[in-house]
Amino acid sequence: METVVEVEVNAESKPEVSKTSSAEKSLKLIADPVVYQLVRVEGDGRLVPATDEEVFEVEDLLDDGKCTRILADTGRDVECILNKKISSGILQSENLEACSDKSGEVLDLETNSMKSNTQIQERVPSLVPSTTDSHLSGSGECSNSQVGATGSESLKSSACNISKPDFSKLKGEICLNNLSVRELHEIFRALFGRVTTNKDKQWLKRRISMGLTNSCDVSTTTFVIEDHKVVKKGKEENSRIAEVKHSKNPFKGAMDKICKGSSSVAKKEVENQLNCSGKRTRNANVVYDHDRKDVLTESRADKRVRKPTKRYIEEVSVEESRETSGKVTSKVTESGHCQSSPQPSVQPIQNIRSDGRPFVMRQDSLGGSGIQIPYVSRVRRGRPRENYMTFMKLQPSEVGTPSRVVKKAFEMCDSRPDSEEGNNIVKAGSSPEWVQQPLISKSEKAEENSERFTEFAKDDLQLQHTDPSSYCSDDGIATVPTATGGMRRKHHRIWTLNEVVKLVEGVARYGVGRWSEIKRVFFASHSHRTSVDLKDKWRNLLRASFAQLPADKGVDNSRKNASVPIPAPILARVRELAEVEGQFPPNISGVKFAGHSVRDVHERRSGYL
DNA sequence: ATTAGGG
DNA sequence: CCCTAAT
Repeated sequence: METVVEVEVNAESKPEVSKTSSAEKSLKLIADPVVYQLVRVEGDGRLVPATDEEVFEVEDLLDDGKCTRILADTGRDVECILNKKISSGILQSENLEACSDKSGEVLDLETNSMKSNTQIQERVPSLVPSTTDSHLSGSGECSNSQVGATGSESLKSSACNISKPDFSKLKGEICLNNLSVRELHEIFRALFGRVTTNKDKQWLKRRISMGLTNSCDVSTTTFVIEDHKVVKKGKEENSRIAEVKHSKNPFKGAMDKICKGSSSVAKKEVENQLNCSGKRTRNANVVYDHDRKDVLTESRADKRVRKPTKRYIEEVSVEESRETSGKVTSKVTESGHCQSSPQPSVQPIQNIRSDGRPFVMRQDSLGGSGIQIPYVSRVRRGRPRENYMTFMKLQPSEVGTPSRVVKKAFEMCDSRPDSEEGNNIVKAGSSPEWVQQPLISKSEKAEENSERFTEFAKDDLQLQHTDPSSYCSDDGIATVPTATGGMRRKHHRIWTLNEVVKLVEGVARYGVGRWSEIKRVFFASHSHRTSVDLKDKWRNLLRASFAQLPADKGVDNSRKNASVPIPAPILARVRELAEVEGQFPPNISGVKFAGHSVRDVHERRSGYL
């Protein structure tokens, strides 16, 4: 069964837009953002471009007056057409930033929908999630009846991005956390029948999770799927059973409610659901706004959920220790109940919008000609270092192009104040002291380590003035992006042993996290090394120090190829400090073997200490 | 601006 | 090292 429905496409792809001036353009985009085009909907839900005959056919249909309000309200349009002519079909509608904020109201929609939904609801096979919003967000304002006005050429581009959902691909246990982006993409496609280009894992997981559970509750990332149904959600006792395939049908979701609107029970249900899934209770306007926001900020929509910082945890835990623990659990269950409503027919609005479109838009605007957005590289961000500034005064012409010469020059300037930064590394690596550093029992470890550590530090200080000349002789490889191969190496500056020592000392004195303090005191002469750098370095040190522990081998000797082996005493000190600070080795038991060697190698290769 | 954490 | 979110 083939049908014809309308599809909106963004006007950005229309030539007339590009002809206008930029000012007009923006105006135009606002005023005339949506164009409808015709596509044929195959029985299986696929969209194919409509032929000219079909376009005319629909136009005739419209001219007949059988369906008068084609573009005034997306939701109604579909229903209208469907009612007259179509036995099955889907509407792929994408009203991007356009359709102003004036939307029809739910009640309006309800009455209009009542007429025709009966025939449709059982037949529409689609899983395409973006349909529902067109129902709920019918906009009476963005009407420009251009049915068939734009050729079917541009249509193809939009249609070819829609693929058939194949839920049968999803089987067995799915643990979203363990999946790669690519795998997530596949699931996404299987689930929504669309290809997404979003690489944000979190976002993908969330979408998929929402799609699978049919709820906003995305706390779970492991699912067991059997026979097209999610039968189990991981790590939750009350595994909710969500019927996926049918309940996901947006038509059914919206229509059911509307259709049965006469039943007071059903009405109530709808209200509850609306209330539950977000402050949109009264009219579609709210829904639309919410939804639109979701579109525009889509990729950023799900901001990375950061786990609380150590300090935060400490503070909170201190507070919470005095409180009753019951409170927390009750809170959780309460909110959890609301978020994941048990009604399987609810299609959360947030879920409706998806990311297929922005991608298409971008493609269209670029004409698919492979034009790349110019990449602006920042060789250095933020305030230039002081020494660099002084150098700039002398060589103003070089400002825009931080060539190697420039870089080298300011690094020489730079090296003067901290002449101790010589490559004492070399000597450090050969010093017998660390090589024979024994592993000592914990009881005497602290004292011993401290002693050795300071000893080392002294040694390091002595080395400071030995050879100041060979400073970072060939560093400054801040290569810029190449048009073909991307970036080479960024401005890396290897950490000298001395710097490491300073850092460790700083941590010892000020504690972990006081990076700015440490920087101020211990790295005053080092114009580079931001507090962030210190933090990063400490993290690496920490890792290194604990990574070495279980290995129990000949400490630093084993890595000869390593750029700068960190002497055992330092690592021991790091470990010691870490324990004092309550820092624990990452993955203490998790990845023991593979993780250790692999990561360690990788670290070395990266050039970080 | 600082800090934390992920990449 | 880079980036970003959060404070």
